[in-house]
Amino acid sequence: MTVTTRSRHPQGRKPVTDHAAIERAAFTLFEERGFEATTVDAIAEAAGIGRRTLFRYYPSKNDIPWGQFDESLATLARSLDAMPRDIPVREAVHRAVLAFNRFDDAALSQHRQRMTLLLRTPALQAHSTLRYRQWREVIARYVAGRYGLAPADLLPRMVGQVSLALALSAYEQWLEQEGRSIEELLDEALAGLRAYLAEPGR
Amino acid sequence: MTVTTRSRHPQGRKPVTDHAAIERAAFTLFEERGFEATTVDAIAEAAGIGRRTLFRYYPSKNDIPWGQFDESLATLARSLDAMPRDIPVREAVHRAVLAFNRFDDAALSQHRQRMTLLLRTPALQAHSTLRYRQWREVIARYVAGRYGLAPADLLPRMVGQVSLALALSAYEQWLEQEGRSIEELLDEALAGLRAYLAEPGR
DNA sequence: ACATTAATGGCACTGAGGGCCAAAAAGAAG
DNA sequence: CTTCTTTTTGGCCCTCAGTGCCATTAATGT
Repeated sequence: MTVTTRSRHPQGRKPVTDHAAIERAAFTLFEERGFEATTVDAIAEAAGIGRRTLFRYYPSKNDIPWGQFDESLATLARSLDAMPRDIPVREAVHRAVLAFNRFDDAALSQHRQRMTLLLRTPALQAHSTLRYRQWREVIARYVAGRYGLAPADLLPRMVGQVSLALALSAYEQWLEQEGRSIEELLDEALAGLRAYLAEPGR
Repeated sequence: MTVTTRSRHPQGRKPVTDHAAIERAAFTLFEERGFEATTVDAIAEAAGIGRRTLFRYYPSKNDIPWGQFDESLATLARSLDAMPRDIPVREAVHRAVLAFNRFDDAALSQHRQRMTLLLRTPALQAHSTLRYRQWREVIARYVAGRYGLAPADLLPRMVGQVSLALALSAYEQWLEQEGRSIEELLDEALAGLRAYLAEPGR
């Protein structure tokens, strides 16, 4: 009988690297040469691994800047589920989005760097759509649950889309203006939307 | 002195093809093999042109399904500018979006085919982001104009993002349910959003 | 005929991504 | 210590999108 080692490597060759190490090597290169000008070979070499191995850690070059996004999504889902059921759905969603985008000061500058890359590089703007979709689905599932609808129904989906729309507007603004916090901008975007839709007239 | 010929080909070799012909050839192949499985070489061959020539008509394979989108954008901008100034901005935007998505019955089935391709093919979902961005900018410019803001300010941008969010929700629904019209679904999405944001409570 | 102009398409190159598989590195069992 | 098993690694080679370069082709104008 064998004691299960906590590092989860009962047998076989040990991995020579991990996602974080590749990410660090990649970000350094992206910083100095830009995303497009950085080849996958260069990243692999900087990380001290073979190109083929890199593709086992990240399915594509475009996925590198997203890092640990799947885990963040799980956190978002848990955060939603933990919301009190007696507040309006829009309030629960808004609070969860705020929590999702809270970073302590230490992490903030890396976060800014990551988001700059993601939102200003055309190839990544495009690719990010596929990640955003998963994010929207988490929101849609929660909304569907609260209203007793299917996640694929119009309303839950729309709320997912609109929540993302608000977040992206806030982020674009955040990258341009040094002073404002993401929280502030998310609040302002939502308030702006409510005002826009409430404008009197036909 | 020379009379300008209306066909705008005063001199030089005549083009052997045009965007529409390439698009037709491409859609036929996409239909039978799927988008990913169709190579650019195959499209070029089906269109009877060289691969190199194809890339002069479309900057990428991903751009083929979008066809004449730039012209549609110009129409959207004109439609917005023609809106009466005494209706609320949200109303003007909504009407313009409805008009933008109006197709007569003859064109409807092609439109459905195109949108199915665009919204269900991962590579195109990703690439479409770049086109959507231009669409959002048209909306943002109009909203900025009405409110006396810059197009890069939070509110105009947010309205662009949210308008797109509503349109995409409606389209996803439209592709799944045969019965409903795009107009209906756009109305319903907007009404749903207003109800969602108006839900009483904190 | 000859010059000019514009479009074509072949050739060769880069870079992303993936299939295949032998070699390397670790623990387990004898 | 050797052998077996398991897992990761990374080299090799292929496909396909996209681009730069440039000679060829087809049209018009003199």
